[in-house]
Amino acid sequence: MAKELAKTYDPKGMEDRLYQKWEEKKYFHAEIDKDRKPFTIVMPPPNITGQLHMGHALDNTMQDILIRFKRMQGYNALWQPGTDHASIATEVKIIESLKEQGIDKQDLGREKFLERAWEWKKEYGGKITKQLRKLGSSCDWDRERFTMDKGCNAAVTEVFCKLHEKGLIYKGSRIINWCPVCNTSISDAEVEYEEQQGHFWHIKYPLVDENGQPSKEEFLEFATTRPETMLGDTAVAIHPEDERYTYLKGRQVWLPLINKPIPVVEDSYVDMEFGTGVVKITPGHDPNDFEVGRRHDLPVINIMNDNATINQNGGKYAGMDRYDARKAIVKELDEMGLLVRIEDYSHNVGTHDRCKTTVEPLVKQQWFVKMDELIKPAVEAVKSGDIRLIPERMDKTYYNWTDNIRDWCISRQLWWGHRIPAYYCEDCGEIVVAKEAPGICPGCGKSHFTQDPDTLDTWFSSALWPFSTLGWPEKTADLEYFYPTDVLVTGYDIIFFWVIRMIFSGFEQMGEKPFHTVLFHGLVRDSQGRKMSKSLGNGIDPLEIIDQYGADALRFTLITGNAPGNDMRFYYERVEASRNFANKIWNASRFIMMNLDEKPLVPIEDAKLLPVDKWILCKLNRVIKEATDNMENFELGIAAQKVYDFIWDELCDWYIEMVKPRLYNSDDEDSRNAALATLKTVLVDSLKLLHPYMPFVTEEIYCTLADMAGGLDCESIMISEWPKYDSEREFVQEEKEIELIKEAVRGIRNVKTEMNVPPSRKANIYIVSEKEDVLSAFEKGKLFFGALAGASQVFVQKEKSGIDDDAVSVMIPNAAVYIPFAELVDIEQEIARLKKEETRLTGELKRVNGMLSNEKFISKAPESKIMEEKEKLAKYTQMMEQVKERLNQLSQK
RNA sequence: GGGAUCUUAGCUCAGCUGGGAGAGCAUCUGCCUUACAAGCAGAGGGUCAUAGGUUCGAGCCCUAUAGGUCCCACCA
Repeated sequence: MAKELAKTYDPKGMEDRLYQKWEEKKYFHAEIDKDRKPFTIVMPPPNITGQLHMGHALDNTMQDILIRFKRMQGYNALWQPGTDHASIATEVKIIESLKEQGIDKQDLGREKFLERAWEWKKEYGGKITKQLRKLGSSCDWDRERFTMDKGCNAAVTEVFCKLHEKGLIYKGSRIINWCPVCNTSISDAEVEYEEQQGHFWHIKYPLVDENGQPSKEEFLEFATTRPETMLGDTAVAIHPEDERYTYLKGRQVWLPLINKPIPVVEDSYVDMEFGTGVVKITPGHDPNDFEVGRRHDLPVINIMNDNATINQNGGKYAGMDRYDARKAIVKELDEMGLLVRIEDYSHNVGTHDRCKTTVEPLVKQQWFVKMDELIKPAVEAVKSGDIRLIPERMDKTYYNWTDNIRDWCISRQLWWGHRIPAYYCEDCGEIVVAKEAPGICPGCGKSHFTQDPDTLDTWFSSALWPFSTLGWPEKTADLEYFYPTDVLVTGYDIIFFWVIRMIFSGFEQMGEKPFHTVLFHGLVRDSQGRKMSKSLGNGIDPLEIIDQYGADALRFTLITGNAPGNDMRFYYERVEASRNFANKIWNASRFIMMNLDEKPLVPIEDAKLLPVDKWILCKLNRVIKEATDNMENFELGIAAQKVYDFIWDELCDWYIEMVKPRLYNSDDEDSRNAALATLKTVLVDSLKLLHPYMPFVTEEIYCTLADMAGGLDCESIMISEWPKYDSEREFVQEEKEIELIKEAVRGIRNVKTEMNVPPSRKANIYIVSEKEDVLSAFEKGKLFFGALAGASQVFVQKEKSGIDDDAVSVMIPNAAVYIPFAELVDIEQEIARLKKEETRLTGELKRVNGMLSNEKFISKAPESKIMEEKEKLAKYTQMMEQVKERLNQLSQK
């Protein structure tokens, strides 16, 4: 029957037990239910190679909060989970592990390699989903998907074929970024620029003389950071308006080492101000030069092999690594007298974000997605507000990319991934793009086809995630019901990789946006503000934190004290504070349960509520409204902070303390029952408000409470009803009364510590006011002062008579509190205290009077603001009178 | 080069559409008051980066400056 809570909060064991229960009860599972509105989130699929890190923890906590919140609000909440095959990241890892076994990828062969990869996926793919469970993620595991499963593959093939048919996917020779270590092309988004110390080699090429021979007198000087690419130079360029070089128009220069003439071209790409105003043009190995080359019909010469060694086109340098070749070439130019000087130079070098290798721009046949048309509806959706990015400033980042978009290179020279559905006829070279291998070649009628060996960029399949997971390309009922999804939660760092690509894919394939809101979060950094990284060894493992403090504490830490889209620092102290909060709730609940009887509670509706009960219910009501509003607006941290403040400050520090005497006194049944009914109501609603943030501790308490008192509406808090604002609970009058009492209590405590009165020392308290309603409020609240302010007897009266002149006084609005401490009071000190108060009030009055005597303020400020200030004026004036009167009295002594 | 963002208490950060500066931690003082020492009661501590401007009123809006962080571009 009645369980009891342990003495201290200990998340260990509890969390796993509860999660298992939830999963068994299928609380996470969503089925189509036409009577309810769906609320859908697709989980950004973590890599199968991945370990849960703080980024995942934050990302998934945010999603879980939203999903649990909406589920409790009565939505049919679906959180669609899954994992990503992460083509290149996984392939690299598998190659590494093969290497350790002394196996080479090429020797193994494609088929065997893929077998290994799938085994690998089987072994490690489930690891991260287990870790997500530790966090408390309430996603629908029955629907777990993988970006390379059958359905996703069907979606990928469908999209590829459709886009190809529309001419939006094409194969072409373009300059792409090549990673010589991973041996594949990569997209622009995968290139990371890194500042490196390098050199600037100033070189000169001889001009070609009338005889077509290199001149011995005339040279053209320029500088380069990559001398080895000269092997592929096909021109030098000058600016068409550069008067220094008019004489060069139509002439040629001699390319040394290769020994051939190349033309001088004019192109406005050249910056006359920079260097000598002459640029060597290597269309095969520089994106800008490639463009210049296209404009001037220059030949493109590839001088490198895929592993970044020089190829046949490099003549005698063939076979050398690109950096060795650089040294050799510089040396030789020097010997020929063509090296002018070497300068230290720091410049940005493109590296591959996965392996940090310097990428090599190369011209290759690759598959591209044509972006200019596809991107239009995606831009429009954000512009029109059809899709909302939070925080709003992300709009600009978004447009920054869409405005400068280039075609997307989607083919990768990898094995692990979706293979490109393009087939080449071995007989006539015809290319067929189709879902299945074609039988007969439309070109030659024969049937010898080989499939394109390349696979697709991993983001190609992720881009389809919001609808592929719901069954597309089939027209499923799930798709009909759950699409478009509602919110996407992700880090701002993958806005280009993923968010934009999902949006345009959604419009193109579904004709509709994939979600209406994108909620961005920042990075979780270490306590010094550094990125957590393996190489620095400063990563904090969320699982260790969970083990030590519990998932609830981790979740609460990650979500509070941080605004959307901002990075945050991770502090153990903050986790500890969150854990302490869980402990606080635990103990408050324990206290309440200790006081519950076997018999059922009086329902709150029937309870004879006292002002203090109404006060806390009014406060609760307000926090329900505000926290709900904040959560609707995705201000998750603010909502959590408000619930925290309510539970700790109002409920624990005030209400529970104020209500204790009533609980311990069983003579007044009605009063006791009202207190218990209020406590239970406030506790249950607080737990519910907190549940999305701290699912475990709230569930544990909720279930224990259900067992004891009965009458709870649900077997689990996670499927219970979200608290609603109740206009019947606007107890404004009672709120004012209790706030006044709190003020008096605070004042008394304050004076007592200031005067070094031990808290244990009891004293009589006189409360004097001229106002009937104030007197009545204190009369009703008399008994609070015993427990809260160490009062032995409390006198509430209209006249000051009977109060010892040596009493200490506390002035609050419309009332004065006197505490006779005869032997303790130092009159001088008391006067000093009152003078200080007088000074403070003088300042306040000056400010208020200043405002109210300002004609412009009176004429322009809103009426409510003026009223507010007038009320303050009255309040301070009255308090000032009290202070002055008391000062007068004391100085007469 | 373009853009974003930050500068608020000793530290880390909140502060929603402009209306008397907040939290956590840290510091100091006093308390084992039977829910909680992972606690209770109190205290100290801020010209909200700087300079102008708009406004009756600015931490919040505008402009400039300084410093930090990030993203994009990649001038060879």
